[in-house]
Amino acid sequence: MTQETNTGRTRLSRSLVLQAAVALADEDGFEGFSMRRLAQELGVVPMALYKHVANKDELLDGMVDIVFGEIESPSIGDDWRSAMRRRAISAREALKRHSWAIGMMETRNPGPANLRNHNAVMGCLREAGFPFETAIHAYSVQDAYIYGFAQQEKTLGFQTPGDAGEAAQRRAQTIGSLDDYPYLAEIATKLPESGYDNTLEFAWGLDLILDGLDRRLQAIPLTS
Amino acid sequence: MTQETNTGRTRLSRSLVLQAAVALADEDGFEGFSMRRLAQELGVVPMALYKHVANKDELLDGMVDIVFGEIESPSIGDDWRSAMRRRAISAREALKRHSWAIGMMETRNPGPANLRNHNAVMGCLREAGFPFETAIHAYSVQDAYIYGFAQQEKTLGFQTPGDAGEAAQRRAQTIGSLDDYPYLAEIATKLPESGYDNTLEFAWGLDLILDGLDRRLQAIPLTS
DNA sequence: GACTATAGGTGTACGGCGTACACTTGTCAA
DNA sequence: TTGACAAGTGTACGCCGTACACCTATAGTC
Repeated sequence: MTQETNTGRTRLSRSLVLQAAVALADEDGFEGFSMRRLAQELGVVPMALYKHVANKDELLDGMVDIVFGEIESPSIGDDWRSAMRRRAISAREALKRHSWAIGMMETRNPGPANLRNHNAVMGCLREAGFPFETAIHAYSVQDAYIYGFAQQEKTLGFQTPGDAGEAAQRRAQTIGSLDDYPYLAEIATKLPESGYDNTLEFAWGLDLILDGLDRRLQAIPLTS
Repeated sequence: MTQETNTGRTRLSRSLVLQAAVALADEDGFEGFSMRRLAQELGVVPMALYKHVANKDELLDGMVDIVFGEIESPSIGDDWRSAMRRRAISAREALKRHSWAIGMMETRNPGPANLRNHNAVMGCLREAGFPFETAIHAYSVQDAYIYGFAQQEKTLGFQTPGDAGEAAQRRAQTIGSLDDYPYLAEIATKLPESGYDNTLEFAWGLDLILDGLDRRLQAIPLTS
């Protein structure tokens, strides 16, 4: 056999490093995350990592591409609307699992999973009859919404109506008084009793956008 | 007079520090930005800053609130749709000027300008007849889109069709070959000649969303 | 105008970070 | 068995944020 004949610990590899990095960031958040902590987690000296990744930036690129790999890619020929919906929902879920990745999905150098996913999205739209420029627009709105929503969700940091109430109250305390902000005060009082749910919230906006895209598509004369 | 009788340099103040910080981040980007660089810029020793801000986090909170201050607040009673449109556009412009603020608008502790703006948005929607929960939804989609779009725009880093082509080519080189990604290849070839414009792109998605919100509003029985 | 409390600015130091560079060690093919 | 090369180590450097003790200029009181 050509592996696992090691003295004690298994040897490192690029993908092992990346996986461990994702796991560490998931647990400790992006603060706490450092090359040194990661090395420690792997029972290895910090510089050992540099035999497998060029530097921290490249490590992050790889980590982000792992997250992209967890996003459902539409198959070309799928019904565009339900394919887009599934992709968006799986993207949000991936970002909930790996919230450290939230500002990084569009910022890092694209890896293979990223390219594959984006190619599939664009392909699905084009084959569904979206003209080139409309497909670009459709793509842009959806991604802006998905990543923007993930940001919001991360910040608000509550999931259930109960949490929402708690968060609102914490805010109110920080601020001192909401007297000057009557409409924010309304949120603080009404949101807790409203059955707020992030998943439904995401779907509401997503469906609004998909409705809009459908309308734009319908409005196009079928010359193709 | 009770000020400006100083030996040489004017004295620091919280707002002076914040302004200088924004200016520095605008120039050098968020990389390059550090307490030590800022102190140097102000001709002062690093620790001097801590007499005016508690720590770097609080400094960032203040910087972000300056950006919020540059976003147009709707007046309650304004036509909701054009007020929302103006706010969204001014938000994008502010984020273009201060692109370091892009992942921070929703992440930092809210300052007064933030609260004022959000209160005004919510107020405008409520007074325009949006029921509470619909107003929350409307708010959520818009902000997700605005901040998500700003992210995208920052990353893509091109403004004109020419730049877009250049960027696409750079990407293609990095990747090696787009042969496996035919729909991305289409983007690389067609985008440059398409007259792509970020401002129009933003407006396309924004109007799609505002259309959708209008529809949702119309669909509500007027029981107040 | 002299006195003094205090707000503003300084200097030193510490522990953390990413990573360059020179080294030892373990592994596998010949 | 050997020797080349990949994997892991150790040390060191220059950055970072900031705690803490110190000095100093300023402004309000007499």
